[in-house]
Amino acid sequence: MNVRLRQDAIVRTLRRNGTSTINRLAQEVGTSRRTVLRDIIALRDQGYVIHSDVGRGGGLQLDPQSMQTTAKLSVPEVFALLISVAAMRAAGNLPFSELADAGLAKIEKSLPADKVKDLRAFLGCLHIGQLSPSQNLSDMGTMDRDLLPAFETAFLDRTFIRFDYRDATGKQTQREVEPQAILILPPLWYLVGWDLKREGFRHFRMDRIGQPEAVAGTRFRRRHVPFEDDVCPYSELQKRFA
Amino acid sequence: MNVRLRQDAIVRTLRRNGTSTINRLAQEVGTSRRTVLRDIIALRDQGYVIHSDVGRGGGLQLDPQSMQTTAKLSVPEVFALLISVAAMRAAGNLPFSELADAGLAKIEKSLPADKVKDLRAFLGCLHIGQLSPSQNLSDMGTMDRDLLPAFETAFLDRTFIRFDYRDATGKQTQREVEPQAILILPPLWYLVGWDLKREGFRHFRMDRIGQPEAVAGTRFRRRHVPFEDDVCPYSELQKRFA
DNA sequence: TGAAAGGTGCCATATTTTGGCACTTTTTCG
DNA sequence: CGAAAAAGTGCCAAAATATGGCACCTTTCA
Repeated sequence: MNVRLRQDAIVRTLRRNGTSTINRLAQEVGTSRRTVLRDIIALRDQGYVIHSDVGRGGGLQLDPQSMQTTAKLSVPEVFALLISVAAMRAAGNLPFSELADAGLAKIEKSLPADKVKDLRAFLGCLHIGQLSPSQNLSDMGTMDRDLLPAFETAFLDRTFIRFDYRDATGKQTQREVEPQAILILPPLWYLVGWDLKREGFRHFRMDRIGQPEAVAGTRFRRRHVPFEDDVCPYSELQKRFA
Repeated sequence: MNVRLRQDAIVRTLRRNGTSTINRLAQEVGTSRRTVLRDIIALRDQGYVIHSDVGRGGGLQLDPQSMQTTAKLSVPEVFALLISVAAMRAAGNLPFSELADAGLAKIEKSLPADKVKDLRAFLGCLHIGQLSPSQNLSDMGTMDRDLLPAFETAFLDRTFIRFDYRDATGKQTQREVEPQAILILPPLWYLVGWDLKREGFRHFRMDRIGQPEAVAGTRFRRRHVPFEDDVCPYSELQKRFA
């Protein structure tokens, strides 16, 4: 049997039985006492907390709090989780938020360093405005689902984005933009970016954007937003935006 | 060199070089061409998307979007993340929330089935009230950090919780409670639970609770809250609470 | 005191991983 | 076209690693 499977089986057995001896585990899992002992050491190295009582009547006991999950997440999923937690933290203190941070910190640590930097920069690009008193929480507004793939690619890979835009007068133009931030002023959502053709900072209402397409291969620094850490703060956006 | 480390090195090299041939990878990582090929297969099995161009001038290319992280999270951390995302979803549509859900679904899938049920039940026990129009988001209130450990244990393990309580008249009593829910009516936080001594459903203001302690070894079903899925809905809590 | 429990060190054996080789297919370049 | 360079496959012996057995230690409890 596979090492991994066997160790999983040991964890399951410990969970089920509550407490168990090495000999019993060896029998149930179908391996030798010596191997179970080695597996226990390996599991402890992996972070499982396994108490052991020496002596007659003793045994092993798995601390249920130490159960671990090793879900594999793609980078976009990690981004999404980070945004959730950041948004929640912005909304105020909730219980367990420190734990959530700890979890995210672990996830971050497992990402390559450059991705972490991207992550933080991206997070700084998402600006969520507060709802006005008369608005309900469901008035937060949303983003057309069809726009998402292109936007995700553009933001995560820092590519230009090309789209059709219908301005306030109804005139159709095609734009090519370095996306700098997503600005949510409920219920309206905006893309804030540097318009390559017009050589200027522009904002675009999401609901007027059509056929967005990330321009593959292009990459840019956020050089038009000369803020520290490559991130454009909300206050400055509002200023430019006004 | 360790298999895992070598495969990580291959991923790093692919990321750094953008595109690379097997021979070059083998040289850089310090192993044989054959082994690199086997590792590429393993990495693909693990979910990495590695494009390959056959023929002169070809090579391997790692799809950066397919990068995965395999952070190990403890159960409490997963709980915390879930709460964050659930709270965010309650607040309205945010970008990438589907991705966050997908990420959490993956995490959930990697947990043992009974833990998932606990998770959902627990999530149903957290009731976050909406802020009134005149309140700022920072008025959400919070929970004394010292209370957290005992509460986490109690909720996650479903143990009783014992604490000193100072009621509205200032009288000190010691309580023993089966914790049923955390109710947040900004800026006040409440513990809602079944008081064992008084044999009744009671609510306790968090800021009047002192010296909480999870009573190890005890376990109870949420039998006093006869709602489906062992979960006490917000509306019902408000009713009982009023 | 003896039995039952966890834990360690050692070593021969079993299993898995690795590297080398010969080979195939595909593509590009001269 | 033909040679070169690339991915990919199958096979096998050698190297590395994991396993199981054994002897032995300490602790605990009846």
